[in-house]
Amino acid sequence: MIMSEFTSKCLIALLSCNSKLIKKLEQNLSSLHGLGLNEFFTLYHLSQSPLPVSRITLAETLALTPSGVTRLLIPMDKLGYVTKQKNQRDARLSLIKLTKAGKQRFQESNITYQSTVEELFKNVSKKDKENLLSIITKIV
Amino acid sequence: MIMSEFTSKCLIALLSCNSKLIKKLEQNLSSLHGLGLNEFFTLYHLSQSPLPVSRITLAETLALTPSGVTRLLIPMDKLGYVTKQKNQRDARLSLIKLTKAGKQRFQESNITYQSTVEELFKNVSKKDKENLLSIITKIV
DNA sequence: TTAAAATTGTTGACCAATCAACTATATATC
DNA sequence: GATATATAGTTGATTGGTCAACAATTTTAA
Repeated sequence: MIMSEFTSKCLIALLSCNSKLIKKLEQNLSSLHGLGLNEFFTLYHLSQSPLPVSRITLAETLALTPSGVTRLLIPMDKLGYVTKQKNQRDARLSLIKLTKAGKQRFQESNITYQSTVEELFKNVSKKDKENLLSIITKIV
Repeated sequence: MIMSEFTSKCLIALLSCNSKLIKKLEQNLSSLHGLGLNEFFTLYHLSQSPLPVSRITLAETLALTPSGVTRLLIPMDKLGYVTKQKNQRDARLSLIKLTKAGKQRFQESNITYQSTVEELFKNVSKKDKENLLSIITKIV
């Protein structure tokens, strides 16, 4: 097998693995908590950030466009999980913060998330995970 | 760090890596050949299959729903890259085959694909790729 | 054999995200 | 200080896909 075929095989394996991961996570989070994957990750990242987060930052974190973030946040705002907050220094910024209800929602759904992730990686050793992380960082 | 946090870190790294890969491939294939990623992979898989392929099979290969495949193929059919073909044994089947134009289109775009993949994996050694493949197969 | 269940594929309605164009604000340059 | 450029965020139109319901056909089982 020539090299590029092998590389392509890796890539396709990665893509296929990924869609399995996404589908499983989405299924569990959606059925048990009514959350989309990006909705959950919004809660996740906001809960890990000590300060309110700008939409641009969140867009980068979630690998979405700013416009995607605007639309993602509309229902989350309506349901009262996040609030906007203006910045005095820079009036363009619309910072996002978890509400109490949002934190609660995160804590509930995080249990499902963590156990799903453990289940998905149950056959992967600690050493393998370390290797995986190191290899992934080498991919541009 | 507790274990599940580390596993979650792996997962998030995987997801983020994946969207970078997809975006780069999509960008190159689209700008140079006007092909979406799944359009390209359709050409790719069909070109590797000696026999015409059913829509269900293609759906599994591409990690799409059958309905997604139906819609994906509409423009590809209009542009003359693929043709339908009925199966005598099973009249439900609508088998898909590359046309000559489709093969041509694949060969052109495959050059871009292969070089993009090599570029993306340029920092990843053969050994790393083998490891990566083996780890990925352990993920459920 | 015939009725029930399963499989293949399409369609209408919808959803999540993109892109391009835009507004508002901030920063850099002259 | 005025003007040009860059940045943050939103909106309308569009895309690429899902889901649920369906028709057509095949397979299974009574």
